[in-house]
Amino acid sequence: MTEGPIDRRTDQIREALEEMIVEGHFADGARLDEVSLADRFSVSRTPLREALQALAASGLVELRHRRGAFVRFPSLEDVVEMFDVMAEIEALCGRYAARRMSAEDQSAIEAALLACEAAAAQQDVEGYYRANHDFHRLIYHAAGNRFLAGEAERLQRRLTPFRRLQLRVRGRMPESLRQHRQIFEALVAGDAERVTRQMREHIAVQGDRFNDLAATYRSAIRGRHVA
Amino acid sequence: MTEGPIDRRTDQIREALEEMIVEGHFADGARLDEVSLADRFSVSRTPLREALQALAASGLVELRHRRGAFVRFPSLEDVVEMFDVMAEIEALCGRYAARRMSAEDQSAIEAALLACEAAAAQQDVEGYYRANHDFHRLIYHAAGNRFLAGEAERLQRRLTPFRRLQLRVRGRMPESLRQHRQIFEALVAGDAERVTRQMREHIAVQGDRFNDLAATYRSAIRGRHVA
DNA sequence: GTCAAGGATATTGTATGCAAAAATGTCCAG
DNA sequence: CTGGACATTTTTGCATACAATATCCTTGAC
Repeated sequence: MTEGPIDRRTDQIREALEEMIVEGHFADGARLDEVSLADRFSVSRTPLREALQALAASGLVELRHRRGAFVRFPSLEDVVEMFDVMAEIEALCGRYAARRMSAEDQSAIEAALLACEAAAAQQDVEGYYRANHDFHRLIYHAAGNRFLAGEAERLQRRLTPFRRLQLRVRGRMPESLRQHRQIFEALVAGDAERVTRQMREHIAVQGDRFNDLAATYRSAIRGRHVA
Repeated sequence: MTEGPIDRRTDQIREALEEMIVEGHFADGARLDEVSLADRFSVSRTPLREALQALAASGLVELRHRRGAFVRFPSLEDVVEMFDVMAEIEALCGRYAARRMSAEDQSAIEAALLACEAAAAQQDVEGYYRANHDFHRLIYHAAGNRFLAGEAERLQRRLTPFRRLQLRVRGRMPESLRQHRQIFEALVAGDAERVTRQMREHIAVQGDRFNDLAATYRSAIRGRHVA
């Protein structure tokens, strides 16, 4: 099952730019110059423009008519809003998954949970991040609604940089892991309402979590620099 | 407040194509030839390709590498999945709106409700459709989460053709109106849980509604023809 | 008559060219 | 020294040109 497009510069460039933006290689609001980026990627402006438009569609950059493309780093308020929506989307995935997940789904989710535990045991933030990602994504797919899964993944991608930051907060990893275990148990029990509640709590940014997010957000913004 | 881009062929073409697809001017799966469409719109392939890529991002067409763009009319299953998600998104909007809507929001929503009633009284399907659209959109914005409102509008656009078909079903308009009234009352009462429940019911496709949708879907598919 | 191989044709993906608008810099009035 | 009008430079948006691949059609073997 070798996947998709062999070539297609546009997609390669979009992915590269996406990563660069998410990783903070551009300042918030930085203008993305078509010519210099085209040079950097050794392509003409055509595929580069297409990549920029794709990024605009996913919300990572803003296109201003005859002005160019600008990195659009969401405000703290925007991030909180997105997390609110994400919490509901994930809760919905969990609710459906509790009712519909197959045996294969369950073992895959369990495997991801074990991977989370292993990473947490070794204080492996990067590993936990990946296993966490898998855990959630597997639940999206176990929900048995491909459209929902697609939306969930899209939002997850958009929130990627903030999720990562969150895990760095002291004590967040163990708490996250505990919640994962509870979610998994509720899933296995088929208790849709419990999964909904727990998933919402797991994702929602509230109370101390908000302050953590605000702090990490500010430090993230500070850390960014012009490319 | 004159809005946005004065020119920009790409956007004009995207909107025109979007309307054509949604209105059923192309058969499901029809290939959208770049050259002939460019001719039709009297532009070069460049802005046309950009429009196609934007449509691909919003899910209306599928781009296959070196094959071209194909109209992607969602399957009945896809539509049901989208309505499931839409029901939750709208329910969430309603829940927030019940807590947060301002006095202005409330009067705007009430005005839309009255417009719905007026249109229903005259059996004006088109008018009801528009007022219905406003009613829902105003609730999205009353929710006080711009990201959520954006997502809701995006999904609503995607479901446009099916919403419209649904209203044609006998007896659907009065029922819809009744539900609108209940939702509005619950909103005014600030009863978030009741709004959530009622909005979910209002949007969800279940029981008889599913059969209606399936029937209208099939007739819609039949009605489509190659452009 | 069917089917495969090979080339002609058509169509996409990318590069380049051009016109118009925006950004920038210069010069001069005050 | 500051501010604004004008010319210059950049940069975008679109058109055109070219290269590579997919599709179609012909031809011929069996």
